[in-house]
Amino acid sequence: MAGAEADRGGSITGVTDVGPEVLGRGPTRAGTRRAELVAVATRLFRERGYHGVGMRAIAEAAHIQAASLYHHFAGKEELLLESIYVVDRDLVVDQLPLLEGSGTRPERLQELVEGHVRHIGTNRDAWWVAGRELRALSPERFDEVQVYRRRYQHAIAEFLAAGTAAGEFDCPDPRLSALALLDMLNGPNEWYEPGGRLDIDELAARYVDLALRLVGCCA
Amino acid sequence: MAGAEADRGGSITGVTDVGPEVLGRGPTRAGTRRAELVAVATRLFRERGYHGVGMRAIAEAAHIQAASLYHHFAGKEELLLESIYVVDRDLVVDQLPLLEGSGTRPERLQELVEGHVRHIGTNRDAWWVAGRELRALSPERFDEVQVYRRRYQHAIAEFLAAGTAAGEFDCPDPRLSALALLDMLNGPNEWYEPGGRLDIDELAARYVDLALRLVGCCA
DNA sequence: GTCTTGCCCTAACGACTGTTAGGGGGGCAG
DNA sequence: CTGCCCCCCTAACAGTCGTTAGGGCAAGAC
Repeated sequence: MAGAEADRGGSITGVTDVGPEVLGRGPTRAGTRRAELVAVATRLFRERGYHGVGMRAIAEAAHIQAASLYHHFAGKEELLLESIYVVDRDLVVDQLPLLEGSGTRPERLQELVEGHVRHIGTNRDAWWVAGRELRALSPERFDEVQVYRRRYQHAIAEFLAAGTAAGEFDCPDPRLSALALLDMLNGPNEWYEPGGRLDIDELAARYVDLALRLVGCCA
Repeated sequence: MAGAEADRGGSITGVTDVGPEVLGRGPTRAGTRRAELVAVATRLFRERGYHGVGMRAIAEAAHIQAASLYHHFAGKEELLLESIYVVDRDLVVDQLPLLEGSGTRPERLQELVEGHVRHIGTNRDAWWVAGRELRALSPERFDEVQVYRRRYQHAIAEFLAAGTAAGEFDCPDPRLSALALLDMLNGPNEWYEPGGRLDIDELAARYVDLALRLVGCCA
């Protein structure tokens, strides 16, 4: 907090670790600063949990004061919602259409699994927060996000059911298979770290294999 | 497992009211009250998260004052550790030996999966807390628990590797298969609720099937 | 009787919580 | 120059956090 004094004298507008490329120059496009702050908050939420991080901690990580956050967000919960939303929206918007695409069902499932695993790999903080801090949202916000989640899950269940009827899969209980598949796919969210034994593409490839086994596709 | 709960005279899991009827009576066996308080805390941790629950809230749910908790526990973290410990200890103590038992490897895996799923079903609060609030522990406590977790995971990985070498399984990457299997098995922890579409025994049976598929056992 | 043990109480500590009120300064448009 | 907008500031609000100090009441041991 001695840093607050120092900042005042010199570089109010200038030097932060946050988005250096954007901040140095003149007025940025509206929403940029907001996105930077969300990224900072997301990282902290991941490290310490929503209730474990205070507004002052978020502000400090962004090199501003806590009160300044309220010029960008209505409150703490808005930061959380913004952290979570990207993940669930991307799943429904980018991933789900893959199931309706061309190719055999195993091929389409392969694309879904690859995209899913890669999305986890490139949005680790947000995924972690989305997976564990949902309950911290108010009931209305909670339901709002839950709608996306259920849609994704149900679409996969129906996809597996259709594939089973067509003889491409073997899922006696498609709803349960969808749950098990999703739980498996979301697993790397807990333990994957870049620079580990497998890079994200290898991981995605192996998960495609595991997923196909799970749904009874012996191709 | 259910037997272990029954002979404790109280409600280890779930049942809410640890109430006046216990207070009025004579002295209970040492450690009993402690276990009751842990159960209350575990349930609240599950509902609102570790940082989302205060000592006063735990105390209120147990119909005592916050300060009274400190006659049973050194601090809040001790309550969390106690909530988590049961799960990880049971896994290593009760589940792991199943892999060394008699029978073919697929049979042994079946026993492990059944036991795992059923343990989740009968200790839902503790599992939820153990899965999500680990990071709230101090580093030393965290490592202490993590040792159990890694031992379980590594034992399964080696079991899958041995089974693959013996031609009973087909796991080209046993370590990854173990992770994926565990993530799938832990999934019900997030969504299983008693009284749902499947009871716990049906769920365990279906997960045995899914697990065998995952490890490439076509038996 | 006294002493101990187990369980609980009231009251308070300092630190921290999310949030608000109100002010200021820099960059750009006119 | 003035006026506007964006971003940030200091200071403070009321409330909650985990924790501690110190005392009381009932039951069993001696």
